[in-house]
Amino acid sequence: MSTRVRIADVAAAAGVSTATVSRTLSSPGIVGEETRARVMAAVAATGYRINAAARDLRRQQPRAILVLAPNLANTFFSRIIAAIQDVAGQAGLAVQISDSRAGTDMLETMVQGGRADGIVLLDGALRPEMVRNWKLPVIQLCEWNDDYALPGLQIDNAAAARVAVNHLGDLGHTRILHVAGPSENVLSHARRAGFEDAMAARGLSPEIHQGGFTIEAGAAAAHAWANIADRPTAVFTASDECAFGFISECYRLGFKVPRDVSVIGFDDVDFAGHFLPPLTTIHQPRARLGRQAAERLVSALQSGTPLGAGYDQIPPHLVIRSSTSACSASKRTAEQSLRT
Amino acid sequence: MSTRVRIADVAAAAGVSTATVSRTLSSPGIVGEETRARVMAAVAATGYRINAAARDLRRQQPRAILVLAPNLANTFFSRIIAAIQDVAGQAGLAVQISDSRAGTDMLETMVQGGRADGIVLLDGALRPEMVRNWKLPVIQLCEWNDDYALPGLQIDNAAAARVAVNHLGDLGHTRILHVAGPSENVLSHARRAGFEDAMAARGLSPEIHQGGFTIEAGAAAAHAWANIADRPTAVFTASDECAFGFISECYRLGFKVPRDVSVIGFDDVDFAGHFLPPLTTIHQPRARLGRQAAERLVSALQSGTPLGAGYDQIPPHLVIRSSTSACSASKRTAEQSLRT
DNA sequence: CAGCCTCCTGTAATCGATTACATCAGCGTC
DNA sequence: GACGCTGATGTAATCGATTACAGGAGGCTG
Repeated sequence: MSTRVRIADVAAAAGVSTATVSRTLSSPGIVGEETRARVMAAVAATGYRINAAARDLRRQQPRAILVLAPNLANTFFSRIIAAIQDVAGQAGLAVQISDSRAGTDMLETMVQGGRADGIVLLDGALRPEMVRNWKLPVIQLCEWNDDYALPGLQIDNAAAARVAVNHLGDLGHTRILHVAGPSENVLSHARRAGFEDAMAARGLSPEIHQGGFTIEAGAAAAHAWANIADRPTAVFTASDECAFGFISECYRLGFKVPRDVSVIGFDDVDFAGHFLPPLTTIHQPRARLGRQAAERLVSALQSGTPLGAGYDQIPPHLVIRSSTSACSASKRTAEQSLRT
Repeated sequence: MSTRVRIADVAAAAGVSTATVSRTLSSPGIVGEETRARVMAAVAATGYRINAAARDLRRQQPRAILVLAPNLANTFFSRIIAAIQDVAGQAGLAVQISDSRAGTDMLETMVQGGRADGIVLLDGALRPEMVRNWKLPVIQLCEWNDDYALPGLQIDNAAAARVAVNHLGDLGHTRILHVAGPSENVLSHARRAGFEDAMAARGLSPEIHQGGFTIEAGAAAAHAWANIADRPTAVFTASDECAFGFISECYRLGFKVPRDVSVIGFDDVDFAGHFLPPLTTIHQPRARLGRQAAERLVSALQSGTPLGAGYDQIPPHLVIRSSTSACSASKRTAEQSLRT
């Protein structure tokens, strides 16, 4: 808590001017070798740490990027953020992470307060008037919102849903239920649209249960599914969590996966491969998404050119594990399942 | 990207001095009512946002707290961080989240760069020389390290392990295996020590498998367990993730839980109650931990008094679900299990 | 009406680092 | 030796907000 060391203290200790210290630290090449050594020694001796506020104020450039995520609770974001940190770190930029739902005021202060040069936005549900008003370069990642009129990057969610349907169709399933995500979410819409397309293309009639991304939503969907007289033989859920909830509840109700119902998730979270049964799911290359978004933002920042417009879409990849299997022509009832 | 609005612009628009604008924004009570209205209108009209760097530099107080977590990948931290954000927000403090493993340099800049007033540290494995050198108030949360000589808050990990052992003991288990966490981790040590204590107190001999916190570690432990000739009938794992991995692998090897082995986890993550079987585990009150730590830090910051020393320990709470059951006197072998 | 107090507002110094510009030493060239 | 050039360093203005201090208007008291 002692008074902080200022650049002037280092300068005094090294017997040079503050300008020289500053130059030694930011562009070592232009100071004499001997001077540089003396300054470095003084820095070490005094334990000097640059004052970020002063530097940012003068430079008018905080050299940081801000990551806004709607819910840090979501395991999903962690790896993305790690990748962003990686790219940013290489470029000498700091990374700040903030909850995009922390309240408008706090958010505006973070964004407009001059603490960041650019933003990676993982939330598509903020007020468009607010987002459009931001004066910093922003890139949307994973989620998006056309009303923001911003560039973005995501996997091709609709195509992913089509791949899922085709996998199930190829296994012989004709009655496929989609447990859709929250109705207000863009990802839900895209996945649902892709599902409907693919079903139509195969001449099948889509069945949809309005669900959510959570375990609870999946469990509820399992009950709804179990109550259908002529039950669909396959389910495509809006997220892995939802699939976990669905499958767990199925077992509790006496059904088995994939024997009684095949299930495909979405995201390929860490746990998906270890679940019982290991979950067939759409893989989201989280490290790649984070890296690519960060690279695009960083290069725009460094070159001073604005970010291009439009969305980059990464083609989907289905990871086939054991929660899906061929549709058995002879269907068993739940009662039979229980007996085994 | 247009030139940012400065306080002088607002002052000009409102026909007052910059001092008045500043006062209107920070202590509205001391400016005249009419003036205040004019200033507020000008602020709205110009879209003025305070420049954080300038304010911080002048105030010598960023009004922010920094949360350092070793791995944002861990779902575990999310709820803690949300609680911290809540408390901090009420006190008018911003919250910054950073990866404590992002690299020494970046870390030092975050910590010593004057961007934060205080720190919540969720990592006990940083270099003590570095941490001890920090000039800000720091409170350790969940993990801790005696070498830091800092105050902290955590659940009573040793007591928790004792509770787990006693629960299993009361169910009639006498052969209990502990799948310990990473050897270098404090939590692992405390839980292991509590395990050994409780076993000794019951006159049982502790069996320990050196594992880890991950799903993979749990799966590996399941193999090790299966290879023991006279298998323990109960397992206490170092984390829920580890328990999930253990149980999943058990099923894959043909064993059932809790029929063939009772399992207790640690943390009570969101998924624990939805797992198959629902997991008996030690509950960590994450919101409470976050809130309490933040409150202690914030009140120290506001009053200017240093944080007290010493650790606060929260008593453990065991959530009993279905992964534990009474030890069946007549043990079945894996072969028999497979047949059923 | 002088004197004083209160309430509000303006002036200007200040926080700490950066950097344009000035300065100076040393060297080579004509 | 005068001149110009290069490379290293110092001087001082600057970024934008805060706030100590000064000042002025208006009201109240004696």
